[in-house]
Amino acid sequence: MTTQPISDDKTFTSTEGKRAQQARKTKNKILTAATKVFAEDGFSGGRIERISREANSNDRMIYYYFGNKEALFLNVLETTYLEFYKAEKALDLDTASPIESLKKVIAFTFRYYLDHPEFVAILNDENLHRAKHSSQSENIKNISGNIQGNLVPLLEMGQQNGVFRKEVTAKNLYLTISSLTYFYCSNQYTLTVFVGKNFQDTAFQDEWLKHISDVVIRSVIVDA
Amino acid sequence: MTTQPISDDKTFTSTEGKRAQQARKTKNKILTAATKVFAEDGFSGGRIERISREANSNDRMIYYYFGNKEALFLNVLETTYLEFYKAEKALDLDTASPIESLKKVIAFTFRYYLDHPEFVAILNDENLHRAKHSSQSENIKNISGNIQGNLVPLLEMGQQNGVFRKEVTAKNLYLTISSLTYFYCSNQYTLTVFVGKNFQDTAFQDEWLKHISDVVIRSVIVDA
Amino acid sequence: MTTQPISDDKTFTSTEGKRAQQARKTKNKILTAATKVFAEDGFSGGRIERISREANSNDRMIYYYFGNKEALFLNVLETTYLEFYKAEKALDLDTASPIESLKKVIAFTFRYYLDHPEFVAILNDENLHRAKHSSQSENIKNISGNIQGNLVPLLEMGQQNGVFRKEVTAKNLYLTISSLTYFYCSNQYTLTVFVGKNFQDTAFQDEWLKHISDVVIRSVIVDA
Amino acid sequence: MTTQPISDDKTFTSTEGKRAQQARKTKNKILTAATKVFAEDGFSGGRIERISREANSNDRMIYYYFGNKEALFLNVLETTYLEFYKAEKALDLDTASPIESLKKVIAFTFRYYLDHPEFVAILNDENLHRAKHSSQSENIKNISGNIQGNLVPLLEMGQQNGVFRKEVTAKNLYLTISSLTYFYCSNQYTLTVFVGKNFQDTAFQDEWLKHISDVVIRSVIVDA
DNA sequence: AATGAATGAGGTTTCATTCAT
DNA sequence: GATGAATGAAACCTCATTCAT
Repeated sequence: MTTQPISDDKTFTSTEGKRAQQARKTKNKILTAATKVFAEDGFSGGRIERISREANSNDRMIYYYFGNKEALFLNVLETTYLEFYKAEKALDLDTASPIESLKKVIAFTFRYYLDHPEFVAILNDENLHRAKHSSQSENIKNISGNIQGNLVPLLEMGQQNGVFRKEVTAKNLYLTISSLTYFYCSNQYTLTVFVGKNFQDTAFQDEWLKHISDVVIRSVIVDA
Repeated sequence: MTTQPISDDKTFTSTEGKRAQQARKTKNKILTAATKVFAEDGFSGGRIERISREANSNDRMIYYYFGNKEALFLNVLETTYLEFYKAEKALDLDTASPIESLKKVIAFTFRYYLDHPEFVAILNDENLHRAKHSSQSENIKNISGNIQGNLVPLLEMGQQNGVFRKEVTAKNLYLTISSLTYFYCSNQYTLTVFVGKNFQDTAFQDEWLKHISDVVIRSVIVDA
Repeated sequence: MTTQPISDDKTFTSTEGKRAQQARKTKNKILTAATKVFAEDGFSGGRIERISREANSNDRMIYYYFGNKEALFLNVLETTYLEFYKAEKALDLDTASPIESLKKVIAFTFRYYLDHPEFVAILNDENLHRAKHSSQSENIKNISGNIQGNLVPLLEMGQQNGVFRKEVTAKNLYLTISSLTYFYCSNQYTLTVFVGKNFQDTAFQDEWLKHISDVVIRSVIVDA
Repeated sequence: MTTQPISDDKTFTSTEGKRAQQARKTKNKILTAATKVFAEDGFSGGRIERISREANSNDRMIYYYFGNKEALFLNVLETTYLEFYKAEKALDLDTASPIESLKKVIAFTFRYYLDHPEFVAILNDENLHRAKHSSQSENIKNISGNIQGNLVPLLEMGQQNGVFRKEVTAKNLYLTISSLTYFYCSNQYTLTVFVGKNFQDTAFQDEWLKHISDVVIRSVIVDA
C-alpha cells in the first residue's frame, strides 16, 4: 500500500469549484465517521456500512475516495497522528520556567488523551497489529522524528539552570510522561472495574494529574 | 451472559475417568488456542475456525464447551486475569526491605507484561469495548479487590521505617507502577516507529526497568 | 422406512424385569416429549436436543430407541392417531336417539381437537409434507378404515326412523363435522387476529359448538 | 420487527428507471420463490439457499431486500393475505339474488383454497406459531377488519327478503363457509389416506362443493 | 460526483447423528 | 441401559467489494 502526502490531496485546491468543494466535504465526513467507528470498534470490528451511514454517504464513496478499508484506516491513522502532532507543536512553553513548562506538557498530554479517546483507541489497534500501518506510512515517519520536540529545549534549560539532573534524557522523560498519562486513559474501563474508582470522574482525573506531575518532577529535579 | 466459577468446572473432578480427562484436555487446548488467537487478532478479528484448528479440534467443540464466541472470550479473559493474579500472589516479598521489595514488584510487573503479550492485548481489547465482559463476570469481580495486595504491607512497613513518605497511597503507587510498565509493552510497536528505538531489544528493556525503578523510588522516599 | 406394530414393542413384555420397565419408561418419556415438541415447532422446527432435554434423557437415547428423527416423528404420529381412534371408539352412543347421538359426536370431536392441540398440529405438519409419513405406515392404514365408524349405525338408524334424509352419506357427514370442528381449532390463532374474537374463550367455543350442531342437524334432517 | 406498508415500497415509483425496475423484478422473484418454498416446506424447513436459487438470485439479495428469513416470511405472509383479500373484494355479487350470491361466495372460497395451496400452507404455519407474525403486522391488521365484507350485504338482503333466517350472523356464516372449504384443502393428504378417496380428483371436489353449498344454504334459509 | 444493485467469500452457529466407554 | 464427547454438513447471515448507471 502506498500513501500520498496528506495535504496534497487531489480533491483540495485553493481555487476549487463547487463540485470539488462538495467532494472535499464528503471525503471529510467519511474520514470523521471512520475515525469514530474505528475508535469504537477497532479495525476488524469497524464496519464500512456503519461508516458510510454515519457520514450520511454510501459505501461506494468510501471506495471512490479511499480505495479500500485498510487504506481508509491508514488515512484515519495519519490524520489522527497529525492532529496530535499539531496540537503538541502549538503548545506555547516558556523555557525560562522549566518546571512550570514541564507541568504544562504533562497536563496537555493527559488532557489530550482524555479528550481524544479515538487517538488512544487507534494507537491500541495499531499495536495489536504490530504497527503494521504506521510503519508503512511515509507521512507518519515524517512526524515521528519530532515527537519529543517540546521536551528537548525545556530539559536543556532546566539542566543549565541546575534545576534538573544531568542524567535525565528527553527520551526517558517523554516515555515517563506518556506512560503516566496514557495508561490512565487507555485502561480506564478495566481499571474502573479493578481499582474500584471511577476513572471517568473529573475529580479523580485532577487528583491523578497532580500525582503524576509530582512523580515526574521528583524524577528530574536535582537531589537536595 | 452468566459465568460460572472457573475452578468449579463440570469437566474437572479429582477422580475423573479417562473420558473426563480427555474432555478437560480438549477444553484446555481450545482455551489456549483462543487466548493466542484473540491476543493476536482481537475479539472481532479472531476467527473461530483458526482457534479450532490451532487446538487440533473442530469448530463444533467450541460451541459444545463454551456456547459461543463471546462466552469463549469471556473465559479467556477470566483465565488470563486469574493467571496474572496467581503469579502476583506468588511473589515472595521481604517486607523488612521495602525498597528492595518495591524493586521486585516493579521488575515482576514489567517482566510479566513482556512475557505475556496476550494479557496486554486482551486488556486492550477489553478497554476498546469499555470492559463489557469484565464488568459482567463474577469471577473477575472476586479477583479485583486484591489487586494492590502486594503493595499494602510493603508500603506500610516503609512508612513505619521512615523510608517512604506518609502521603504515598497504595492506589497511586499501584497505578504508577502499572503505567510505567504497561505502556512500554502495550505500545511497543508504535513506540518503535516513533521513538526510533527497538523496544523488543532486551538491553533497552533493562535500561527502561532501571529508569522506572528510579522514578518510582524517587516518588516514594522521604525528602532529604 | 418400515414401521412395526405399535403394541408389539420389543421393550414391552408382560413379565418384564426392572431394566425393561425402566427402558419402557424412558421410551415413553421421549415419546411424550417428542409429541409436545413436534406439536409446538413442527417436524423441521422440532429439535432433538430439546426433546431429549424435556424427556430428562439425552440425545443418544432417541437414536437408541427410535433410530432417527423421522422414525421418531412417525412414532409420534402413529401414537397420536391411535389415541384419537381409541377415544372415538370409546364413545358410548345410543343409536335409538340419532339426533342426540349426532350431537354427542360433534361435541366429542370438537372437544377432542380443543383438548389435543398436538393432534391438530401434527396433522397439519403431515399435510404440509403431503402425508408422507402417514402413507408409509401400516399401523395408520389399519386405523383408517374405521374412521367413520361411529357415524354409520347412527346414520342408518336415523334414516330408518325417517329422521334423516336418505341422500346423506356417512362420508359427507363425517367430513362436514370434521371441517366445522377442526378449522376452528387449527386456525384459532389467525382467526383471532382476523375475526377479532378470542377463539380461546370458552364461552365463544360453546357458542360455536351450538352453532355447528345446528348446521349439521339442519343438513341431515328430512325437509319439513 | 416493523413492517412497512406493502404498496409504499422503496423500489416502486411510477417513474422508475431501468435500475429500479430491475430491482423490483428481483425483489418480486425472491418473494415468489419464497412463497413457494415456505408453502412447501414451512418456515423452519424452508431454505434460504433454495429460495435464492429458485429466484435465480443469490442468498445475499434476500438479506439486502428483506433483512432476514423471518422478515421475508412476514412479507410472504402479508402478500399472500393481500392477494386473497383482493380476490375476495373483486367478487362481483348480485345482492338481488342472495342464494345465488352465497353459492358464488362458497365456490369462490373453495376454488381459491384449491388453487392457492401456498395460502393454506402459510396459514397453517402461522397457526403453528400462534399467529406470531400476523399479530405483529400492521398491514395485516388493516386487512382483517374487512374479512367478512362480501357476506354482510348479501345476508342483509336475504334477511330483508325473508329468504334467510334472522338469527344468522355474518360471522358464523363466514366461519361456516371457511371451515367447509378450508378443511378439505388443508387436510387433503391425510384425508386421502384416511377416507380412502382422492381429494385431488376434480370430480370429487365438485361433489364436495355441491354438498357444502347444500349444507350452508340449509343452515341459513328460513324454516319451511 | 454519486448511488442503488449485486456478489462471493467467509463468518458464526446449529443440527442430526455417531463414537466410545 | 445409559451417556458425555465428538463430528461434518449445512444453515443463516455478514462483510468488503464491484457493477452499472
